[in-house]
Amino acid sequence: MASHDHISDSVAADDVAHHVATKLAEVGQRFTAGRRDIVAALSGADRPLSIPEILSITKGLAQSSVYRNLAVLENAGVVIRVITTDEWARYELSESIMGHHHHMVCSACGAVADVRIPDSIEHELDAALVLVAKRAGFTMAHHRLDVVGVCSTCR
Amino acid sequence: MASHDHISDSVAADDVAHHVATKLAEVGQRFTAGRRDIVAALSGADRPLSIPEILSITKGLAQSSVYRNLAVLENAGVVIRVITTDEWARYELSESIMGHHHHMVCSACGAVADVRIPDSIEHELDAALVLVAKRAGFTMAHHRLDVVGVCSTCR
DNA sequence: ATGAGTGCAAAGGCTTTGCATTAGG
DNA sequence: CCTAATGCAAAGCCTTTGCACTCAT
Repeated sequence: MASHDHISDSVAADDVAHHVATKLAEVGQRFTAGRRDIVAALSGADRPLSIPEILSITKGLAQSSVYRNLAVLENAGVVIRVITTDEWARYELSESIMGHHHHMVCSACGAVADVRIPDSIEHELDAALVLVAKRAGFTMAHHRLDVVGVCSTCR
Repeated sequence: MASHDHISDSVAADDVAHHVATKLAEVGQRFTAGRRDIVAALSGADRPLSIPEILSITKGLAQSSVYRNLAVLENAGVVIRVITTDEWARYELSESIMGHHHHMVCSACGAVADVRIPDSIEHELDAALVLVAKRAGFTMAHHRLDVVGVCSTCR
């Protein structure tokens, strides 16, 4: 896989299930029907989804099960809890599946969209961040970058 | 003020109160004792503070007043609600006072520290973000960048 | 006096937890 | 069979709101 090509960093859609199954197995967790549905919902979206959204897609799954399964999936490194500005959490498949990307958040309606920036800038940025982190006594794991603005429908 | 120097972008500590008073007046709000205490607490910290932290510093102020005053101050453009990974919100003085900066978050203990990166990278990044935002139909207002890692005490 | 600000307590809303039931290995 | 997963409902926790009182203009 060409590491300089962000798009190809993501796992092919058909392989997501297998990838998730492996990740879950690594932490001794089952890939149950409910978890399959949640992963399918996230896999079919091009942006992080909120719990209400996940619930409406995976009809039949209890709210508490969604929360619990998302926690399991997050612990297994399969999904990530995304911090936006709204009052509810959003979830998306991890970068090992989706590839590295960032989010654009509409400050008016809360809409979220995935975005990618050139690798050259991404690398320069990471290099600078590692330095400032080290200087402050931190060991950097990764960075989080969001674009805040107004989407086309709200403008 | 040299716009290429982030540090000097911030308002001198002694002028914070005056600056805040002006901002509040612009939206028809008073600069009461409670608000003064909150601003002083935020002004004295080099990182965003949580409500519990603010409460412990501004002893005597009711929790509801802190929430309400922070909302007023946020609306006046004096403070900003910072999104980290913890379960509680954090607040800091706005960039017009603190200058543009980012945050380092410890994924182990939740500690937050302010960090700044070179202007050259900041500018390059902004240029790239405006482009990708426009391409996605967004009008960028600003960006949010956090370093996630492990602090010295948790390592 | 007169409306904004404050305290206290209750209500809200997302998230978590307890417990009995069901399903997977 | 036996442990993990699920549903349902109750409990938690941060945050917001209602209401009466106080303060500043």
